[in-house]
Amino acid sequence: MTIGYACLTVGVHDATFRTCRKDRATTETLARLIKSNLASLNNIFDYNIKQNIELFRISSDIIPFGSHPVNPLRWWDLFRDELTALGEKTRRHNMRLSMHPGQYTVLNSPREDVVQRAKEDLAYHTQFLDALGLDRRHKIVLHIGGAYGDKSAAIERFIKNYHELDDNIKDRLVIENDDKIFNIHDVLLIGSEADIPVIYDNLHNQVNPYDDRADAQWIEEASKTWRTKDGRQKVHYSQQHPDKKTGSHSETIDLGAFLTFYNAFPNTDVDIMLEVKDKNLSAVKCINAAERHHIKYLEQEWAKYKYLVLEHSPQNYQSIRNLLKDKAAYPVVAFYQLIDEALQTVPEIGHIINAGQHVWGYFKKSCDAQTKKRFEKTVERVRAGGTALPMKKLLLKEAQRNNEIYLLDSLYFKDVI
DNA sequence: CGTGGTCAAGGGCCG
DNA sequence: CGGCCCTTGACCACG
Repeated sequence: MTIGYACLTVGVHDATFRTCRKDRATTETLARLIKSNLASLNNIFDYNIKQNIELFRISSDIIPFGSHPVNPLRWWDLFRDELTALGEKTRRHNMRLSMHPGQYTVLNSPREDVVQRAKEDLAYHTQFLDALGLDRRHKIVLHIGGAYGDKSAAIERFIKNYHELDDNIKDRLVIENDDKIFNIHDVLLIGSEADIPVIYDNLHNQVNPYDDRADAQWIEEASKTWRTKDGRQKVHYSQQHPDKKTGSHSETIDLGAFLTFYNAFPNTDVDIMLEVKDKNLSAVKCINAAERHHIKYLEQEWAKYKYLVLEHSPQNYQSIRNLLKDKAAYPVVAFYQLIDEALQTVPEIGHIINAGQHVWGYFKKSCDAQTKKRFEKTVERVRAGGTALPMKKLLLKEAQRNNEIYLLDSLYFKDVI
């Protein structure tokens, strides 16, 4: 079993993905963006390896306009060295990758041109994973598409168009239930009919259910569509955002609900892809809750969270310090509950300044007078009700100048890196 | 220089 | 037919 996350990271340095607007896409610009994005992907891999996260979804934007004629680059040749190295790293560290074309890739459209573009888009995604030299356990996840007023005709069209795909695409393709049209029952029918592995998505099923069957039962059903050559069964897990509209992903994973979900299928070995706004942070959280039982993992987490928690809630900061005193215990749920609660709290101006001054303590002896003056100016801005970003940017710069690894890894800087 | 506002490839659905 | 889905990065205008 592995737990992973999708596409983007929080608090990881040099791990952003760049793109451009179509009207500005020259080959020079595109090549520069691809090079930068592959470097970011490499940094994300390094982070994942360090955190023992073995499941990751690569953003479709990794190659800007990867399946659009505006991008004529033979990127798989131009960046062969980088791609090969990324693939070797993936295999060496037993990572499993996937990709997930968006809602605009519609294989079952009645419009021939739309189907054609969908095929080209699937070919692009396949080519990317092929360029890394990865086997077919590394999947491409697709939704079924539209209904067009006749669901069974739409399903037939999906199956027909699926069979027209090249074998190397079909080997990677898996299908997922969606939140509006094709529920898990529909997708399982398609999967067993056309021999396509099925990903069960719990939130989509909650929003667009077939009947009242529990998650574990659908996971058991979906497991029958996975063959050995496809690798471990995969599922998607997410939670409803409390305030946003139905189907919106939560900010972070609530461990209580996650563990209830997780413990409901103790005998089924699955890979769980989390879909959640705080990305890698929830992946580490869930891995710590599901797989680990030593206080050192919570201490490692605390090193990253502490200044951010201090900024939001000095009370919770103290509570967590007390919680971690017993080195024989493993209070993982309580630990993250205190962190989540703190991060939901809007920070007071005094707490923002206090946390900033804690971090400033690393530099105040060694820095020059001008830096000190500038820091004090940013603090005054916060005190006057202004944003904390300039203060944090200055502190980050100082951390980089002094190469303070402990601080550079801190989530305190997650919004300014 | 920092920041706040607006736009962006793609297709389908709904009111 | 227009708005919405879903998002963050790019870009521009402004102080």
